[in-house]
Amino acid sequence: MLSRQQYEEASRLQIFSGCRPETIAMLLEGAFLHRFPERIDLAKEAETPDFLHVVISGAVELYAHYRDRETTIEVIGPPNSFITAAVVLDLPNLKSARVIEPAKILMLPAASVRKALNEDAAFAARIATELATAYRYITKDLKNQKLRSSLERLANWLVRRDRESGSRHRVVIPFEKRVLAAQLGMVPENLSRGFATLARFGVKVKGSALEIHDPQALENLAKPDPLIDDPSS
Amino acid sequence: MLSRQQYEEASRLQIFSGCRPETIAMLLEGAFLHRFPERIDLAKEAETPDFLHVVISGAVELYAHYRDRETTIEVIGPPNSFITAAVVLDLPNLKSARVIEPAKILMLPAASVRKALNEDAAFAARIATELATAYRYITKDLKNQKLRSSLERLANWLVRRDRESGSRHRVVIPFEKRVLAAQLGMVPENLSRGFATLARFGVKVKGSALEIHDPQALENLAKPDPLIDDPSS
DNA sequence: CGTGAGGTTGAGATCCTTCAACAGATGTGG
DNA sequence: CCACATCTGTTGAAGGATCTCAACCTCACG
Repeated sequence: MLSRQQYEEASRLQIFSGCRPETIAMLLEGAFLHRFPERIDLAKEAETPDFLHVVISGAVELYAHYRDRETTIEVIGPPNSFITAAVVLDLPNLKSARVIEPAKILMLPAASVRKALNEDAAFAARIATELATAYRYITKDLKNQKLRSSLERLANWLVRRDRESGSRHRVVIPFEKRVLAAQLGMVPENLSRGFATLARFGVKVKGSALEIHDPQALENLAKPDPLIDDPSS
Repeated sequence: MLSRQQYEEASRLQIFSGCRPETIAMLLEGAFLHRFPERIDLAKEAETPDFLHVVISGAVELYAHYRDRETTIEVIGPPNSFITAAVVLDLPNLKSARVIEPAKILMLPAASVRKALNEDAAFAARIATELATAYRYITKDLKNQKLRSSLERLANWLVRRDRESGSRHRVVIPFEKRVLAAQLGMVPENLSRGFATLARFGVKVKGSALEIHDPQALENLAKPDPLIDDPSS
């Protein structure tokens, strides 16, 4: 149940661009637009989702369990959606989702999403591109995991973050280091040691603020590859 | 350029189910249906694809490079398509594809696929479910990689293969062991050692034929999890 | 029979994790 | 304002997992 203002805001989202007004109206019919504080769980592994979640602002961590182990699969920011695949296929979530940076989330009823998918080609095409992007994102992550050592992953994370924030050689870790460690597929202790090793390549660490004093040395170590690290490709 | 018979055969594929006849006609207009022998490369990393490939029979290995390393991302069989995400987004391939089991492949022109996506909701929905399935598949693989040891991955591969082939406790590796090793994210030597260790759990190896003499012991070791190992979820 | 490719085995190095202790920052209640 | 608890992150030592390198083995094939 959205207010008129919320409805206006929501309908301008990328995910609706090109869609028929009726489609948008149907999708927003039983929708919610909420702000969530940190640490709130928005979805749980193994449960079948009732809503497609679209991140308007903030950040959401997707993580998964096996036995007593846990790992982060990805961190989602605006304007991306999550648990999209589970909603499309009407199958249980493969991962849980928790807010790691206060977030505004648009929740679209799963049944409406599946209905719209078969009625509005533009919406279906948007969902397809959304899924294609997510697929490529996770493919890069899998390549990152299988083809690089943890130090290489860390170095490349740094290079990429720096590039994304204007190459001013000052990078801030936007969440807890443990989350970064899990995302990079290592244990927190190992992340510390990784940073310690990077000191030899001109990287200074002060809390969550990182300084790159020898960009060339770091790049030489990282050897970034567009087919793993370019966010746009 | 398909013969009448090939056209008939192709149009019955799952990927076209529910689509308008005009859509199917447009997609098959500049399509090819070919058989390819082993070792042929069907797509190359970093190139932008001209065709969407649908596997009718046989098997295709998707692999990727970084520096001098190579790894297998997945092995695709019928009736799945591959490099779908790159075609939808008109971006370079993140992986290469090679035939590892003589294959019959339907190739649909990429431009036609993108056109159909925006014109036929049923086709767009099919592509969306295709992508959603691929996304979940690779998500499971990433969980497998990040949450399990190589022995656990091997044990679970065995359990799953056995289940898929009728639980008769005789499993055949359908391709070279090196491919299996790469797929499981380990080096060939380590796969050998893995099998050697599994002997203690009642697994006998004769070439590419495997026998499971103590299914319970193997399951206890593997501890399969539906959210990683169930092909259907 | 040689030869070569795929697979196995062993020894050593490297990477990564575990466990334990400790440091620093933050918050709470007295 | 201080004593204490708690949480995050760091460091060290030890063990385990995985990889590298090299030798060897097996089998299909000319």
